[in-house]
Amino acid sequence: MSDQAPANTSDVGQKRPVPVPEPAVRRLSLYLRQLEAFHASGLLTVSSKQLADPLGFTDAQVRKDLGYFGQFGKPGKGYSVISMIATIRKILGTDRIWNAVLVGAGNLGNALAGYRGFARKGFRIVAVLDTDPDKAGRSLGIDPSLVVQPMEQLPDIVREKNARLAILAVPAEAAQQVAEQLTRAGIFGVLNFAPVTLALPREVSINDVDLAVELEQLAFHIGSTVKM
Amino acid sequence: MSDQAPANTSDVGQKRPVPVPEPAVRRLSLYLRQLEAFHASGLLTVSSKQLADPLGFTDAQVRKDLGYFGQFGKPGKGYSVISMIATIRKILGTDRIWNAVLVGAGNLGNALAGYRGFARKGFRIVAVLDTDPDKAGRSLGIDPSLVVQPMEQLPDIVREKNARLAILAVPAEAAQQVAEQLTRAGIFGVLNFAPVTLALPREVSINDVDLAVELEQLAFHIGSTVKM
DNA sequence: GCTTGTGAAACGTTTCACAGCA
DNA sequence: TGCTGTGAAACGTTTCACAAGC
Repeated sequence: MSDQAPANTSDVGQKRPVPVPEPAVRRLSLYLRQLEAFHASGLLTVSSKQLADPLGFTDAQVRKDLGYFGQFGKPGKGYSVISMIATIRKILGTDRIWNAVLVGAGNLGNALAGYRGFARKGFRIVAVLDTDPDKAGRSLGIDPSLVVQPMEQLPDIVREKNARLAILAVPAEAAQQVAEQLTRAGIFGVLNFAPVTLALPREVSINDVDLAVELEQLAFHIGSTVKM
Repeated sequence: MSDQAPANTSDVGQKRPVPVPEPAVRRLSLYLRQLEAFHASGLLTVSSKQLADPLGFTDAQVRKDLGYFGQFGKPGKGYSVISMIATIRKILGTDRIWNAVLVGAGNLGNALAGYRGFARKGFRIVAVLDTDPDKAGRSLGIDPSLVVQPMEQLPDIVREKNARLAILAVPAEAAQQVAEQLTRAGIFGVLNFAPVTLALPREVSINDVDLAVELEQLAFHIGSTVKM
């Protein structure tokens, strides 16, 4: 911040690490998903076009995106499905298990605790907590080993289970307060389902999923497409 | 498509309706959410800065975004909270009730059927269906008036209830097939929770929510922020 | 011949900065 | 004085197009 040198010339002569566009990182997840489907169906090699088409992207986009991270393809051939999967997992950091705590044992929290899609991608929900002490002790639908715990346990759980991620499924009113507890407990990424914008230190990544907003966006696009 | 005239000169002399950026439409939903919170706390008027700050945007961004849809503020004063709420609802099309069908009565489907955030924004889930005929007849958690129905009922339900939206919470393998049924039944917007990219006619709007992808994105951002 | 990797051009979005109005 | 509305500049992202490699 107190740096005198112009940011873009400070590494002249170095590898020129072009900043990766955020949308490219998001698409990486989709490339991975598609590659896993290709792998399941026995395909060994794909071209950028084969990867792009089912996702609704262009081949150039795929090549550009991959280009931000290295050179993985063979001209005339394409990309190896298995090694591309391994590479993207490494880039995303999902070549290992991530432990997450879930806060909010309501309607949505219960569903998320049992969502198999998380486990399939290497995310493990290691504890479920709730701000309501009365809910403590209840066991959850799918995994009977998970029992709702009171918030006081949070710091211990995060430390013992080495959790870096949290899933926040509490009512809007409680979200900011709980998010701060998570931050103090050592959580570095929050997947937030509460319809509020969280204010947390910059080192904590936040990903908001507001289900009502998603429907609202559909309403807008239908409204200006179809006459009613 | 067979139009001869250049698209950008076809309305010379008209109002110059500058195309609205997609990100601006998305932010509109967040402005609305924030304005509703301001309204609940009794605030009557806000400046673009007051609206921007809690959302992490800039005041200029707010003014630009609103500018795409008209002129709503008073210089020196700001924007009227109530009339801004009404205006944005009208723009998004949520100044009326939207009926939606939900397909998939599993873990996630059950939670979504009972999610109160939808109703609060004027979205009503009028039916729950499942591809598994054995599930038909079961009643759902929260609202006992909702009973799982077999897929054969879909066309009748959509017509009778005037549903334009669908929430898709079926396994990946079934998603494309079900999405096509929805399209044939007259659905124009799909909120898709299945981890696949749907291929549907252009007139159908699709909004994808892949929960595992959201965690993956957090993993990436933590990986390149915090050393492990 | 087919496909990658990548500069350069085109396009889209955000930020700046200020005239004009209450 | 305080704030909006908006062109113009800056910035970021996608598309184009083609040389190089298998």
